[in-house]
Amino acid sequence: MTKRLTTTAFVDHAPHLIKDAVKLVASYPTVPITVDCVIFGFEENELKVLLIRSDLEMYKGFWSLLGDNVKDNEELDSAAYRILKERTGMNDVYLDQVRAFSHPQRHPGGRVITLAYCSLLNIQHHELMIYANELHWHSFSSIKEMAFDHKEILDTCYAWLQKRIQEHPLGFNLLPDKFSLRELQNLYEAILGVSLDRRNFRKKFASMGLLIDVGEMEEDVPHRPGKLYKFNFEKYEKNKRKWIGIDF
Amino acid sequence: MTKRLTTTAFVDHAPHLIKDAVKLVASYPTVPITVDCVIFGFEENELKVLLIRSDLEMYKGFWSLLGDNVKDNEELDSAAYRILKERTGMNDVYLDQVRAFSHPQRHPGGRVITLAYCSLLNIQHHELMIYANELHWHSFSSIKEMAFDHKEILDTCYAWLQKRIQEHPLGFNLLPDKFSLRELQNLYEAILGVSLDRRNFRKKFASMGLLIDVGEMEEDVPHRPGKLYKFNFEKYEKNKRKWIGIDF
DNA sequence: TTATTATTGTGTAAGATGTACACATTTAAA
DNA sequence: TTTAAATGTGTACATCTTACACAATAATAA
Repeated sequence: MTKRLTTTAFVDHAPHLIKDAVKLVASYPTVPITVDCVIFGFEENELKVLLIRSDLEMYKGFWSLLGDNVKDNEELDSAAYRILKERTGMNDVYLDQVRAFSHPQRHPGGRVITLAYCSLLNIQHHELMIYANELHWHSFSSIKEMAFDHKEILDTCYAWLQKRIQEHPLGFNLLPDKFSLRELQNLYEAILGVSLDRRNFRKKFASMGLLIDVGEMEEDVPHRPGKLYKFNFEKYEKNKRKWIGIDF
Repeated sequence: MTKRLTTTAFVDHAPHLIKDAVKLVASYPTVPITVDCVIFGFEENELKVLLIRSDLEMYKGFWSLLGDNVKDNEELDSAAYRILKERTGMNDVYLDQVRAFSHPQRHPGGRVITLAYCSLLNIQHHELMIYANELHWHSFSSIKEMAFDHKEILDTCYAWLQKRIQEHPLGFNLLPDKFSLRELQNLYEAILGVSLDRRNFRKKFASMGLLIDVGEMEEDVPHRPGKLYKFNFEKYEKNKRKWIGIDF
């Protein structure tokens, strides 16, 4: 997907030149790098976030993002996917790098730079696979304090999500495969913190042509059941470039 | 501006707990970190980018972004500002973190993670202050190959800029203090790679209310001179939140 | 001095999109 | 059978976007 090292072919790899390069890099200070994942979910009409108890005694009682150090020669994206896989058992989830946090005192154990990643996942899919204790979904709005600078990271990722969801139809990653328009609207209202006109909301999504009517109805609702839809991932992938903004 | 370490006050700083934290961090692999700045300018109706000859013999002849390693306990943002200051003499320039590049083989000297920063600066202001040799403005569109993965970084920052400039009136950072609407339009056309309707373009900017008529006219143009404007930075800063998207 | 050229400055109509708003229909539950 | 609660739909209005043309101005060339 991303182009990599396209210039390598033109470069002289003579051993003494490599040695020079190695020497240069060896002169750089080094820093421990971590990845912290903000994992959003949606349940009971609330935006949730998956947190774990801090593993540091110092932050005993504080909640913390799911993070880990980046291994030797591990790409940041891979580290983020690895953490997700290890902690939730999930493989194919939406994941994006948000930004780096580098305040020298952000970790009490010394200088650590962390890369924040934002991930969206479907709680229904994932619920069964969590194995770790002390891993819990929290209502996003209830979180006031966290370990390290994780509250700042969380807030940054939330702002990122609010913006991102208005540019790309990401919400589907948080919903079951089949969902009603009401559920979809609840999701948008929860994330954006606004209330939307039902008719206009439906009209807008209808006009996007990304919803497939699966011909089924909601069940076990205490009122008239609504139609169920699934998201047209294929069509979205095809027309991605038209959905505002080149991905970078 | 950003909240930092808001939870620290609630945390137990007993020495043995700090020792634990230090021990934990000491167990993490460490990585050399660099910052690479993509510095855009605008001149002669072309988007330009400021590049330097690669300092690695291996990439002799290749152009490279302005980068440096991040010092001990230096914040990434500070490192980026330091590089800008050192290389261009400029202090108050627009600067934003774009993203991290972490391919294990991206640097021939071994594993180096770099943080890409994007910066916009006014070539007129800055021209006199460049002191380094081998530091040149290049037409963005003419750049085909670069050292390391810098072409990929450049392309990423360009895509980022294209998107960003449609959400925030960043273009002003690239123009002289006083500019004509034609110059402003040329800038947008150059960055977005489209041609825009002159009347609609003017109407749009007029309706934003961010332009101040300085009561002067262009000089030395071989045709009817246009009015000069300056950008209303104050008003923009005040209403920033309304300019699409919370900053994150 | 005049004519030519290039560019500025402006307005309007049509289309597209966003917003506000109301009523009949359907199901579950009382 | 009635009631309550939600679904499903359409229309008018306002706002934004797009397409498009002509007179005014200054520099230049004749």
